[in-house]
Amino acid sequence: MADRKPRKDAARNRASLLAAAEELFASRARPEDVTMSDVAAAAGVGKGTLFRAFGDRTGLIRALYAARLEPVEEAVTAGPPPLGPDTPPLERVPAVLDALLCLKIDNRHLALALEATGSDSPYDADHYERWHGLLRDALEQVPGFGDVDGDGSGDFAAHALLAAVRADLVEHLVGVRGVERERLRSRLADFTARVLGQRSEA
Amino acid sequence: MADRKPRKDAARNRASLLAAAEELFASRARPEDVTMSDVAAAAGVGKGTLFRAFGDRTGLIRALYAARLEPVEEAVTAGPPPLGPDTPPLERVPAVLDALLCLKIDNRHLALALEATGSDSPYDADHYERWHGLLRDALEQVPGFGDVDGDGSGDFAAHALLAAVRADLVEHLVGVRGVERERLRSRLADFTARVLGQRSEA
DNA sequence: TTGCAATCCGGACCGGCGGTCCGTATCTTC
DNA sequence: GAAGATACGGACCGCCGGTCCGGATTGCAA
Repeated sequence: MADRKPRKDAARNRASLLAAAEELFASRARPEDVTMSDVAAAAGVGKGTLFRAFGDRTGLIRALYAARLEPVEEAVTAGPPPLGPDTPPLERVPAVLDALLCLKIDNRHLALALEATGSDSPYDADHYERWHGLLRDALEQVPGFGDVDGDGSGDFAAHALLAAVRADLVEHLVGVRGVERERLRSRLADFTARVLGQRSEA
Repeated sequence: MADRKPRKDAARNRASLLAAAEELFASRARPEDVTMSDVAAAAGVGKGTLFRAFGDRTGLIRALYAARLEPVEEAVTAGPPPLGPDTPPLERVPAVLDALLCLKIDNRHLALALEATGSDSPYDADHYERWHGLLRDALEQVPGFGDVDGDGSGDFAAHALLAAVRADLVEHLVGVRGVERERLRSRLADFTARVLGQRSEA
């Protein structure tokens, strides 16, 4: 927070690095095919600069992903329905999951790179905690999701629903098996509706 | 199949390697903390022997996991209900998922190591294909799972249900958050029942 | 403009990993 | 017991993420 303003060249290099990394992760098939040296070279910059700017590989990917995630988080925490906090749970849960799915589809290279960092599981990420808490709270307002004993079944259901939009699953369906975006959204909506106890509309 | 019988020392070394690897993956916190050299050293064997026996790291882990997976696959493909093929879908789907969950809980170190191979996503594993096909077929026999158009919603639901028992989620719940085995099984059963359209029994 | 200190650059360098290679030791067969 | 086939083992390789520090840039002050 109290950081001094960075030097102009530092800011410029940081931007080039982000752009180059974006490019590379999008073009190469698998995230691990993109090395740090590649990124530095593509940005026309030395490796030292890369690591000073982002700390380590995880930091780079997080910085990339955060830019894409932020608008969604904004819409969910302070936006209008159907994503914002003033939405009844039965509407909000599917809306949030759909938003996450779209995010993963549109940025599946980045999301895949983030989950494939190796060293830490996706469940250690701080934003996972937020999504899970949000869904759990919403689910437990739905009649039928037990909250009599310790941790209600909403807790696990939130985990399970989030697992359904994990990056590598999305990549497998969209990237490998060629499922179209809208079809996948529709399938997820069906599934979510089932979990919420609504009859299938077919 | 038509392989000649291996030499005696080869067989013995293979066994020591499997035992040593098992031990190491169980004792170290994260799978990537176990190096191939560690395994070879712990088995009292050279690295060359390790790689000749299993090809590469993935081969080693697959060999370990296959031994644990095989009884379950046997029970599902040719055993009695509630796992075997003579089980009505509404019973078989939760039974299979529960069996998978138990497998992941009891061998979460191995399952984690397998999913964390990095190079290939879990969705490329041949046994994933089998589990998914099994669940999809069972689900599509359940009234309400659409099969009128191309790929029914059972296809995605099968993916989503399998995602709920992924190794790193199980590890997060059991290993990190300390959820007890029976509680987790119960939560998964609740969730599965919901997906199958059954009312919650609470 | 000029001088100076703070900041940043960049690529040689490091430790460790998965995986290979081949001279040597061991097993099997006759 | 000898000879051929097979396996052993650890030095070795290429590569990757990450570090380091002498030298170049930049911002500030005079």
